[in-house]
Amino acid sequence: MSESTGRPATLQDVAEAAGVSLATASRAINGSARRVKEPLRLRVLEAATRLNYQPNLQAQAVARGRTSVIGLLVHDIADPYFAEIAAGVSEEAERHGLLVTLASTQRSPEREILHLAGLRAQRAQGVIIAGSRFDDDALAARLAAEIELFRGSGGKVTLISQDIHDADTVRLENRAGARALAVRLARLGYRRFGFLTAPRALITSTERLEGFLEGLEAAGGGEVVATAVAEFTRDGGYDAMTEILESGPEVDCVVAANDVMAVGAMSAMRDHGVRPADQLAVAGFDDIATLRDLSPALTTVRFPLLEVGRMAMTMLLDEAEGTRVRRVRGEVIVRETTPARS
Amino acid sequence: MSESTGRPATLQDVAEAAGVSLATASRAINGSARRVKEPLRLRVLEAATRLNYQPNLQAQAVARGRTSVIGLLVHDIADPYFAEIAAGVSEEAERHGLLVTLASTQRSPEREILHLAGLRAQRAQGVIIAGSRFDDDALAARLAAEIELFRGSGGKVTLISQDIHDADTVRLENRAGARALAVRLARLGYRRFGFLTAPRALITSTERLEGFLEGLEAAGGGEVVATAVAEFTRDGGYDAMTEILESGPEVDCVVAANDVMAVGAMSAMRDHGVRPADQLAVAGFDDIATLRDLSPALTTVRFPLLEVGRMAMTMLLDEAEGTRVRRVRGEVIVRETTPARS
DNA sequence: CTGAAAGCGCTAACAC
DNA sequence: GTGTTAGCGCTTTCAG
Repeated sequence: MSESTGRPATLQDVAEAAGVSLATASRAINGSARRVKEPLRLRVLEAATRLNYQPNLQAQAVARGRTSVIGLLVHDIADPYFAEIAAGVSEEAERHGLLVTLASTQRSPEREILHLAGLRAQRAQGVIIAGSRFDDDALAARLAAEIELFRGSGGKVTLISQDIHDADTVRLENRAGARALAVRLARLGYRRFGFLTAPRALITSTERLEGFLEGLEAAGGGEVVATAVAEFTRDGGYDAMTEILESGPEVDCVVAANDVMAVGAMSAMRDHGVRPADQLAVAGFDDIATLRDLSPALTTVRFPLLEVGRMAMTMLLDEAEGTRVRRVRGEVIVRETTPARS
Repeated sequence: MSESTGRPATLQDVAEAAGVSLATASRAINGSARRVKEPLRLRVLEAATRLNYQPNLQAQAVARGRTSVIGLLVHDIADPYFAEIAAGVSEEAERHGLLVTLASTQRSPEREILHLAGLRAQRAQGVIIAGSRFDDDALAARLAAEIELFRGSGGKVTLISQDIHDADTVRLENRAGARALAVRLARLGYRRFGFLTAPRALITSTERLEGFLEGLEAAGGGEVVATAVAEFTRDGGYDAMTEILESGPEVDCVVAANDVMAVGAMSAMRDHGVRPADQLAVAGFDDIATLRDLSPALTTVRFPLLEVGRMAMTMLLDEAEGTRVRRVRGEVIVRETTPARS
């Protein structure tokens, strides 16, 4: 089938097999500035395939002084929000021949910083940090410092979340989206809202709550009469909803800070004999693809996550000067869980 | 805050700052066989933190001859099936200080092979290939060859799917799970089944169909009166279901080859005025976490995907001789979409 | 226990 | 055009 020496073929092996110098082999295989004459080039290429040669990327990296890996930091890859972003990133990375190193921080800001240092060690060309920033100045300062170090080692950083760091960011307009949702729900006739949020530390959740409050004010009607705080997950949504159902005031619509929480909330409602939509309206944020088939269908504020992932990757690769912020609007999508109130 | 030379600090810099040799610095920082006396060691470590030193992983890799990256190949990271597996893998990788390079093949077996070659170029320590194998001997042979090359370059391979390759594999017992599901559904009183599958090329889907047929036979009642083939995705489920609804024979239960397809199927049913569970039973496979809150709740064959991801990673790290196959059973979970027939 | 020096596989001057 | 050679940043003999 092919030669097998027990160790991967090196460029040296290829050069010898083709009867040329190391340099020529190198030039032939990845076309440097200098060109290699056709016959030689073919001989080298032929030897390379015959030996199943694959360039040692690590060696190339140290010789060239830069790698072709980019890092992707997410809170939790099992969360469809991040999985969709990751799909966009990885798709775009592939188009550019880049490898993506994935790190899931388990929602810990400390780990986020640690992983960023790890990516610096890997001399990643760039890193995309996805997920809500944390409302904690000390933490933010430490991340900022690590970002600075990452840059110092030649890497680029792009954030997907809030533009609170001096770095390119794809900023999701949570506040505006929430505002629009509030206006829309008020217009549908809802007045007494319950709001399920993640702990204040997660800025995304806070932005959504605040935007919602602003929206209600603008609409001149309706108020949030209950707020429940829990994890930014399905279980968190379940718990928060349970709290409101069991000890909160009467509400006619519940808004969760994201779709995943909304789904948990709907389950809690059912477990308490409350039918979503019919007896209590529900809305969320994100428009997670796998949840578009819920029944009753969930009203939500859609963010194009796949596209967001692609955008982040594109910004990362773009060598523009100065830090840019690319705003992504949320689109309110009214579905069955928020029927017009008679 | 700290020195800044405009380029990342090298071990050489650290050594000089600490007034020791390169070798000593190296030994102090990652404790080689030889130990360094405490005072020196501390001086080096202090210098390292002061300079914000991060070892150049690429350089270490070429010097040591091995990297600390492992590759993860999935069909589509946006699919919750793979996202959950990825979460398990990444969690376990982190525990071992390994970096994971993620590649999404977009369900293309060709790309799977290409990416595997890429991971060989990266000299990944190992690779986990997740996702159904393809029913195509030529393709399988090419993958096998590439696996062999990957091994030849010192890497380990673990598959998550069918054990058709000579490599460690976490094998999902699709057939047995499907059999059990069939028996259970027959016992619930269902007789005329529709089955939604992915194209035959995807072995997982085929195994589930065949197992289901076997189960019906064993149960001595019921038959699959309609089979519809479509993509192994939500949209595929929608399309396949539509086909059966519009031109298929009457069925009393529809089984989809996975939960994601089942969800699409339920949407198709609703769009045709058919209420899932009440008018037509539905079941799937996998027990995707985000879909556990569907209403009516979906009957499914549960596979512990997070755990499967962890297992694959553990096998990859385990230096046992010979190739091992770890079987993972599916557990039938009857929920609301398959009520007992009166 | 510490230092000097020879690689690891590759790229990029620098010569011819 | 092609070959020689000096690094890239690190590990690991081999001396002392």
